[in-house]
Amino acid sequence: MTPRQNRQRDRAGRGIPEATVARLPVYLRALTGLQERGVATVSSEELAAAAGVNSAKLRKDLSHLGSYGTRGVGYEVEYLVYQISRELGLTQDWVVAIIGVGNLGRALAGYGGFASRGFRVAGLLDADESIVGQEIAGMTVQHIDRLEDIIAGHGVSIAVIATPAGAAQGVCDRVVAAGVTSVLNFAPVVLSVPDGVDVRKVDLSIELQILAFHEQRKAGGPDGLASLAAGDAPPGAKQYVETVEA
Amino acid sequence: MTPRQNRQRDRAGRGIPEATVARLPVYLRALTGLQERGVATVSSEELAAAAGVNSAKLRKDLSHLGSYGTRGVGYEVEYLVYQISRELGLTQDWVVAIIGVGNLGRALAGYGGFASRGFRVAGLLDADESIVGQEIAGMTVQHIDRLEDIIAGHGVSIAVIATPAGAAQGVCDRVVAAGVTSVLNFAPVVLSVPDGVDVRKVDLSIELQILAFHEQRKAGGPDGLASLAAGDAPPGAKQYVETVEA
DNA sequence: ATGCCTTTGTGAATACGCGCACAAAGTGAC
DNA sequence: GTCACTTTGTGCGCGTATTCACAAAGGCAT
Repeated sequence: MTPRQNRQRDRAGRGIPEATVARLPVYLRALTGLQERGVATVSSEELAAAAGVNSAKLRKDLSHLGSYGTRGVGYEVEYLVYQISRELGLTQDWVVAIIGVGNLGRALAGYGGFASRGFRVAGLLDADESIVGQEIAGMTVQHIDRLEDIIAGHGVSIAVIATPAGAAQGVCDRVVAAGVTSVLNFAPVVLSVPDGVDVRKVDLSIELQILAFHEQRKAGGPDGLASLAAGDAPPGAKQYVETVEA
Repeated sequence: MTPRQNRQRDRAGRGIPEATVARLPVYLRALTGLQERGVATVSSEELAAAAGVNSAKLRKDLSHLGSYGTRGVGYEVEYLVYQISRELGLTQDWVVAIIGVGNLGRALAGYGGFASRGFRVAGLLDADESIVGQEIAGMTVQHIDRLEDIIAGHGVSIAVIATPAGAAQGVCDRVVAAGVTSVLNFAPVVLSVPDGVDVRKVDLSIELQILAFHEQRKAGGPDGLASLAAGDAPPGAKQYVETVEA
């Protein structure tokens, strides 16, 4: 962390911990749910339960935005929705392009959670000639050649990459060169980008693998029958595959 | 403490940090990539670069699995692939059911990353009569009424929930009652489950919101024109919306 | 106004994760 | 065998995150 960021840390609005930022959207969702049900105020205990976190953590998170609660009462739902939205930058629209219109790209194009949070999809792009021209979620798929035009023309600042793994880095380089400074990557590769560009990754199979790890643990862990034979074999022992399958 | 004692403690003691577990799939992917290119050994520096992490962190992560490297040489790719796979529980098959066959469910059903890692999809289920019976990714969509049959019949241990938000908790309760102990949730709700059941969440719009936060920061942060008027207004000030739009 | 009750905001303690830097361990040349 | 070189495995310090626990603050009844 730079000294500059450090200096601003005490003041609400800057220096919000990354862990807190990651939870704000969860709080926001819980709050909009309460709002729709006509709830006017909520205590940290109730909101924390709805968001699935510890109430002290919730209060500390919110305290980073400022003192928006009333002791003895709780938080005003509508006001908190506004403050969190503002902090997250959702009081303005963000223009998004989706590159790669396979199964996942289609799902993303039709995903309601984007539009409802101020994310406007400016274009769907693909390299496959048989997909270009198709109408998906009310939009016509455009050829990847038009990438730079669309980014510049619509002021796209966030690119969603849903291409095959092999194409992702190339696409990423192009969108960054065209001025995009935030990338949401669904392709199973590690993207490298210059400083100043943010990348977030969503990998469906990684989440499943983490679940498998814990699932295995519940069932007795990896040190079962197999590892007695193979687990402590020294590096260079080539027969481990056969051993575990024997 | 000797390295050997240390290894026994970690391997026997389930001491693998959650942060490490979350990175193992990334290492595994990088390693299989190297394997396909015929690379036999790799140094922590090279592998770390491929995985996008610090090399010391990589070495520490791998040390939790045991001492599988050779000083002065590096790690044997094939052996490491096997050890990580074993630790993650990927040397056995996991049976998965996908509930909710909307856009996202379809994308998941066709996602290659599942099958290639030992995750077998035993069924696609939906409540919508017009979807039931459709053929998707080589499977016939079944009615949600058959949920319990399918879970018991195929030994499903992991459920993937891709339903609308409103249906997710109900589906979750049913799959848990039917014996599922791991849930991957794509619905934008916080699921509550009994102890012993793991839930992981993937939320597409949360990732975008986090990007928006950083994007806004690059552009000057939320403390711009608006917040000078409204940002520090006390709770109870009702005119904040008008203020920010004025 | 006073006192009781509720709930926030936060200091303090603890746990966790990260990365530097280096000793230990292994390889290969001669 | 010995020496130079490479790379692992990890001790250590530092910063961040989480949780507890409580004083301070506000509401409300009387």
